[in-house]
Amino acid sequence: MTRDVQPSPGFEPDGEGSCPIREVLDRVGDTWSMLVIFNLRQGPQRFNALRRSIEGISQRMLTVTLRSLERDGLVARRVKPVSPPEVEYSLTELGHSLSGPIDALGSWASEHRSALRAARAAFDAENG
Amino acid sequence: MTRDVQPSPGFEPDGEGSCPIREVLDRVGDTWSMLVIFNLRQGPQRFNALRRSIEGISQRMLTVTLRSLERDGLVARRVKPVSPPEVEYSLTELGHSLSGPIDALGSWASEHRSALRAARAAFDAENG
DNA sequence: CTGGATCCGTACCGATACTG
DNA sequence: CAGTATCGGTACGGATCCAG
Repeated sequence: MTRDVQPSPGFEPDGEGSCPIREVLDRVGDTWSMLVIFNLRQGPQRFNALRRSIEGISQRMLTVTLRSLERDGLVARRVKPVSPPEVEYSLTELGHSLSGPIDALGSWASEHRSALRAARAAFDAENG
Repeated sequence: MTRDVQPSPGFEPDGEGSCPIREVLDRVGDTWSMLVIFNLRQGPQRFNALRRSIEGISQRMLTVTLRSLERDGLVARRVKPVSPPEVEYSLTELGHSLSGPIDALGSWASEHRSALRAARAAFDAENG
């Protein structure tokens, strides 16, 4: 890591060669993961319900994202052996524990979205 | 958005057609933005110091990321008119306000990284 | 030292067609 | 309904060279 300053909590290499922030972002820092977790907070949902809840997500990306979250133990997949097939996705305990931090991010976004837009508009006005 | 359930705070469309979570992720959801903000919490830093602090970031991506953060009003850029040139980056107030949520994410990552890895290992063992 | 500009491979991601 | 498979455009991001 080669740092000479004291890192903040959550940034330590932790003897694994990669800081936790980096690791969590590699997991859920993509476009859809956090949105899926956010939607599943309300309770278990089926594939297409989830698809409709998340504006703009494609079938493929929902599948890929769910697999990734399942792989990391954040989301559980339960298949009901009926016809037509019914698959229910829900947050695991680990997944629920992550919804706190995501909430914090969401709240921040709600509070500061206008400030963000203003800053961006000002910057774009000054420059090209 | 076409939802029939009550959304959680921070997920409302807010009359803008895009939920805040989505918007904040579009801004800082990339590989490097949060890491840069995280590093700047310690205080203002110069370009190459920052570069050394963030393992694996290329010169180009640091430049691009800093520009993006500056554009959104999260990071301030201050040039000292000396030779050789000295450029100092620091968090704006808005940037500092975001470090809270990022901390939450970092703390979560620190606490649960082993659980994540275990889950992933278990999943990979069962499957491919 | 602090970048901008360019080249270029790669990985992401949407669209489409197909399966159980 | 809940996926899988494949194709192809796009944008991310590293390497390199150049400039103030």
